[in-house]
Amino acid sequence: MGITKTQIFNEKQNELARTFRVLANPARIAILEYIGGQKACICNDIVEEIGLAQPTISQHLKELKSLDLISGEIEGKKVCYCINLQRWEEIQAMTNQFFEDTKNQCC
Amino acid sequence: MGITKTQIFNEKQNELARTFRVLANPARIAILEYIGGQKACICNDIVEEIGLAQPTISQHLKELKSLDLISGEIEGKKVCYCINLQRWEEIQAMTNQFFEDTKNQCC
DNA sequence: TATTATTATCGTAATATTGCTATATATAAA
DNA sequence: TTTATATATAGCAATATTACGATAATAATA
Repeated sequence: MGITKTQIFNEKQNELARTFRVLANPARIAILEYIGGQKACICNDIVEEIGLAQPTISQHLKELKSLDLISGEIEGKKVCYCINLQRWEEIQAMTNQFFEDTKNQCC
Repeated sequence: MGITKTQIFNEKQNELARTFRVLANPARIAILEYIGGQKACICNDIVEEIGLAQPTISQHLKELKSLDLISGEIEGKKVCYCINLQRWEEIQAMTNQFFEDTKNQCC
């Protein structure tokens, strides 16, 4: 029919897929790299940096927030985005576990 | 316009995104887990195991092959799929490096 | 050679994603 | 209060993805 049949997979499989999907876009990779690369948290210099329209960046930030990968703090009329380090490491561990588990059982 | 603007991102960012995109589907996660979990490499028991139609599985296998994540060996009328361990570890290292790099520079 | 089993490909329908413009919202500054 | 700046949301067009049935291709077997 045309949509992923999430019902037939287990929670872990769906969670992994959802995580990878959020990361599966070069703009979001670039945004994460840029936010991570700043000493202080950064706001809408991202728009200047990346070269996509402001609403597009805003939408990507929303997706990253939906995974709790970043958090945005309102500072006056600006919003400062920051990698959510705890969640970041959680996701790093989860994906690495997937690679490790699948590899170890391999033929 | 409606498609990812790959031109404005660097090669590494596009490669990461492409890698994550191949992994961004629960059926493909399940297929990888299943192939990885077999002592001997396995073929079209995958169709039975996963519960999607044969052409759908075939299509997913093709995508996994496109990343060289698995390789299929023809054995008579069957094809036995196997995790490509070297490539697997390469991709594991690449994604882990991404998580590590971005984390370390974080505020 | 004809049949059967296994896998791949084609074509299509139903969504999902990406990125835009226009616009709304919210806050600071004049 | 008006204006300017920063961000978010709505709506839309162009494409991409997911899954299917039908069918082709390939190879073993009768």
